[in-house]
Amino acid sequence: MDESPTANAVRALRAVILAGEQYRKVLSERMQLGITETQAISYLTVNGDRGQTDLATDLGITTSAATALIDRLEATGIATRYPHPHDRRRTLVRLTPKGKDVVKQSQLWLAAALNRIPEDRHGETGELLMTLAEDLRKRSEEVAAGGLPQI
Amino acid sequence: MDESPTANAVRALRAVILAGEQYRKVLSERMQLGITETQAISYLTVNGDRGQTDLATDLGITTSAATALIDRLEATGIATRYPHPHDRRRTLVRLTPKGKDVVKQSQLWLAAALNRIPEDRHGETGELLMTLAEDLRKRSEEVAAGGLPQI
DNA sequence: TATTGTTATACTCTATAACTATA
DNA sequence: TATAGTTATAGAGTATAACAATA
Repeated sequence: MDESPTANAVRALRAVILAGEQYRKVLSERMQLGITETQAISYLTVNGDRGQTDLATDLGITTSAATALIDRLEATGIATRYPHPHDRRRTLVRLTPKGKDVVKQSQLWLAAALNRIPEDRHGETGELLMTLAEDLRKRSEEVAAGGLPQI
Repeated sequence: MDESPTANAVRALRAVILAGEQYRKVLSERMQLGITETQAISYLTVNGDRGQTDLATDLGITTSAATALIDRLEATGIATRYPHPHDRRRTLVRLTPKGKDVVKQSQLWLAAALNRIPEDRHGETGELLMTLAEDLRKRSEEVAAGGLPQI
């Protein structure tokens, strides 16, 4: 088996992704919400208000699924639709205070995952993680777009 | 808004989790597999052969869902069941070469997410990520077990 | 013509509950 | 008695395809 530092880092990245997916499931169950609902909440938290198609594209679902998703989010008071100021085709989505409260409730949970990292290194850790997130996202978008015959 | 290094690191962690979930979707679609199938493949890659109940518990699904899941994995030649050597109630699950091939095909993809990190820092990066994965997993298990009234 | 979002229908996957076999 | 796994049934969420409204 390959034990190079890079191979080990990739294995650790696989573990992080799995742990993130487990976190998602437990959080969703605790909040009485579906997986995609809490993903949308996270997405809106990281990216701010967006249109339904943006949300659909970035969450990897169809626009029809997004319609049903936001119907559910409105029904539970997590988010609201509001019209785009200039483009009357578009509908933007915004978190309500109740939606932001879900974010707050997961804040300590995620912060606890950083416990063993000394606080004076949280700055560089954040930068590292954001770089990782951006590059993984870009690469996946490239693959989704049909590129990368040999991944 | 809180702009402390810890809050920024948590935001970055949210972005990593979302990027991991997007990676999962794109990989699954490309491999013509379901989300849970590729999660199981990742799980078996990180943890080695396991029983169905272990797999169910750690993926956050019921044992009946695990039965159906492994049925599908066997049907597509990704994994096989084999009996536990000492406990005749248990059935262990092992990746086939075809299953390991899925892992190989995602190796460069994930390694590309580490591109902007200098190679001589991959060692410490792997350690950091593994610590993060372990702590997030433990914390989620605690919450799932019913603890943490205020998350 | 292209894009944003909605609706109707069918399908996939999972949970629940009852069960068998083994420890 | 407790645990590992299976089966039958029902429900939740998504994709597909056709559509209306706006750019």
